[in-house]
Amino acid sequence: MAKKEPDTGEQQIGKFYEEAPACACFNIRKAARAISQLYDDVLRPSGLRVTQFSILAVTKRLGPVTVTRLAEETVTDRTTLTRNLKLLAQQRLVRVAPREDRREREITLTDRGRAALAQAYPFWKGVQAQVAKGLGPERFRRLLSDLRTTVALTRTR
Amino acid sequence: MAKKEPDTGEQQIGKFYEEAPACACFNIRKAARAISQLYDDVLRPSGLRVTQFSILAVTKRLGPVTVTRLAEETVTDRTTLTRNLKLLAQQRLVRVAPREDRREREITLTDRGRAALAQAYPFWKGVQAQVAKGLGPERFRRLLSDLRTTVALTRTR
DNA sequence: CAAAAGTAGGTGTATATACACTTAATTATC
DNA sequence: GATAATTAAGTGTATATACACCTACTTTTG
Repeated sequence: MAKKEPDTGEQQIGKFYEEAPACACFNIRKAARAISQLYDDVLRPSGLRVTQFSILAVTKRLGPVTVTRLAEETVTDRTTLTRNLKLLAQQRLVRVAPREDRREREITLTDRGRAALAQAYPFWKGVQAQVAKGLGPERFRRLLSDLRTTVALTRTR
Repeated sequence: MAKKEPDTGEQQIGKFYEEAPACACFNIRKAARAISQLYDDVLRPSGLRVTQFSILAVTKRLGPVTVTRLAEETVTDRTTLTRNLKLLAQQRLVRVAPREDRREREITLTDRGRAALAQAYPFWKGVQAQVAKGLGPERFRRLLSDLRTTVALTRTR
């Protein structure tokens, strides 16, 4: 005869203590907080946050892009990007211009944006090297690869 | 005689196109966005977001905790937790009470909180299993391990 | 071609996040 | 034991994030 737990659904979550700390989402978010604090800290003298640095870098790599394309590339909601881009446009680091298809907006890196990126680059390179060294090159590559797989996993749905 | 680039610091960032996509911070954040969207989507019927689910779960695992302890455990700024906890307290999922040391606040899971956690658990378990299956058990464990190493790396500074 | 369907982007609102600074309480030091 | 140093937590402010909904424009379809 089984002893009844208080009626909070407790009986359904027997292995909770072992399972919950292995939550993929919690652990990726936790790592994102940890590493963002590190990168933001190192990038601070450059005046760019890592989010802004990343958006500028992706824009540089892709060339003029639409908001939707940037959103896909960064796996960010379009409306989030709208707000992030607004801040960068206010600082004149990017230019937002209409395109032939007038529903679309073309995001272009300005000279100021290129300069900001170049100025921030040594800081980024330093902290990136530090992390790569800390993890070791093999584990570092492995982590990036596994993260890519994780992202792909969530996209095919 | 080298051809000069326009003066935007371009010459300093020759390998930028290859390096930037490998940014540890960008990729972890990107994965965090991707997987958070998935978990939040699945958890939606439960009324809890993954952040809230996680805080409740950690509180359950640790028992009554102070804000600082929770902050350490989740690698979250204390002031962020203050705000996250406020929302949970408003819904009466946690109780925030003073302790002997009256600088401290003790966070306790309420019965409502325990019930909410139990109610959300099957949704969490489903999506967690889906991700574990998608990555494969070996890569899944490896990813969690590498994320732990990454977090540890940022803490020792 | 006109109406319907589809696509690109933005607003309102809410949560998540962290830094600089402040307040309140405890512990250490003379 | 009074003052200084330390510690725990919160506020003000700003950025990051996404969903529900909306507007404007283009493409499809009868």
